[in-house]
Amino acid sequence: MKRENEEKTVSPAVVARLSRYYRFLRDLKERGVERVSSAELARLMDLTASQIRQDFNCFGGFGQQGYGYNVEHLFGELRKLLGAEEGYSAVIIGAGNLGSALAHAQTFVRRGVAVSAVFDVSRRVVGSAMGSLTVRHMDTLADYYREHPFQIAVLCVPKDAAQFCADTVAELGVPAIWNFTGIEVRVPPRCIVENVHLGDSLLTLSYKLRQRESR
Amino acid sequence: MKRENEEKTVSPAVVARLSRYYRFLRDLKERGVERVSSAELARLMDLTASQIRQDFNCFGGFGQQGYGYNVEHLFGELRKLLGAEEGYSAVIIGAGNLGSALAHAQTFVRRGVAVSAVFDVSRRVVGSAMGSLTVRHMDTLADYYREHPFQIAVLCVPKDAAQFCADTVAELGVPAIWNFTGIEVRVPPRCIVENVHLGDSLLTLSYKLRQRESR
DNA sequence: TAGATTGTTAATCGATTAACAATC
DNA sequence: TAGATTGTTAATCGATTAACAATC
Repeated sequence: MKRENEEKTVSPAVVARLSRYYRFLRDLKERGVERVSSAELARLMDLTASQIRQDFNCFGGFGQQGYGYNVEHLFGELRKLLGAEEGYSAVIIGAGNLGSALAHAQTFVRRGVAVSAVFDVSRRVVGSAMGSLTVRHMDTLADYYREHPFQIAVLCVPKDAAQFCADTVAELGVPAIWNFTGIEVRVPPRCIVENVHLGDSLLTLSYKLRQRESR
Repeated sequence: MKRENEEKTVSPAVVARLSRYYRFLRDLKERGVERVSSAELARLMDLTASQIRQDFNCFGGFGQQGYGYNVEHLFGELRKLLGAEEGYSAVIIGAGNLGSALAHAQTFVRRGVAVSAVFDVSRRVVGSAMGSLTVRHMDTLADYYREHPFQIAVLCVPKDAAQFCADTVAELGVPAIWNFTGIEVRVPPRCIVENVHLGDSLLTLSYKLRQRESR
């Protein structure tokens, strides 16, 4: 462990791999594995050992020469690094099928994010239960935010409401949007957006399928 | 348009951008825009004009000097290229919240993929309606596949059933898996897997949020 | 100590950008 | 024809891999 105050910015390529490392390390930990070498992890994750060491060293190095990486320690460091210990809070906007699926999923809890509320505009769903939460009306979002500030707005609304919701949320000062709407919302740079474009993913699969066939 | 028989393999970086181009072109088309230059598209998509031209030229070039790209034509070419005209068929495996959300979504239809069936193992849901489909028992999957071969198995089962389902599907000869299970299933190389790791996406957002805060 | 494996620097590879000739 | 904008080659940049000295 050489540098601890690693404020040099980490390359996007590395950032994109971080969550995957987290997932594999969690797995190893759950399976009771105590230590892992970059070579073993590389085999497991289909990467090169060199890349793994290079990646971890962006953060000062989590390993020990001649030993490798302690799974529990490395996992803990990744967890901190990724913000899973920050106790972030999220609300789901749009209580349709997808919003409902997300509200019920373990996705959040396992990563230290608490879903504190669900919002919608439809009279049909406002007031109804979704898991342990009651769906609130969108009009009460601003008040809610002031009383219970949250960090992540999960956008699960129809396309035509997406930009409006993003504007609303960004104006309140919510720092991050997890965007499932399938369109790319425009927000001021202080608001971070992470897109999940399911359609893009499906089409990429379709492309690969077609390539495979035409050979 | 220089080369038409472009069998040189396209770089992964380009492939990853293709669906996004498709989305923006569809948008332009729906808004009635007739032509677009690489410079305009670059501004719209936050890329460089150079990159866009480079990307399209992997496939032989879709534009015309002095004019730019005809939106309708470019969209059509992308559509073909991405396989949206192939009439692929998919089944959803796992009729929980996420499977149900996907079954109801327009995601498939808009990309030329038809969802032909939904499968589950739970007696509670088998036989019930999901949209216009009736949930079938997993035991009938093999028979179904033989009668109505499909190209894409959408895995929406719990983690502990994921590898088993992947094995089943791969053994049948299904050429592609769209994997929402959050674990990385092992399948023979003839089976293409496209992963949607929602948890990874959330955690990446969490990371960025934390970085933003500590500045 | 010797063996193992990291941290780190240097070399290679691939992807992006810049530049400009071709051409509509 | 002149102006615009592509297609394409060359230059730059960034990311990955290889190699090895540091060190547990």
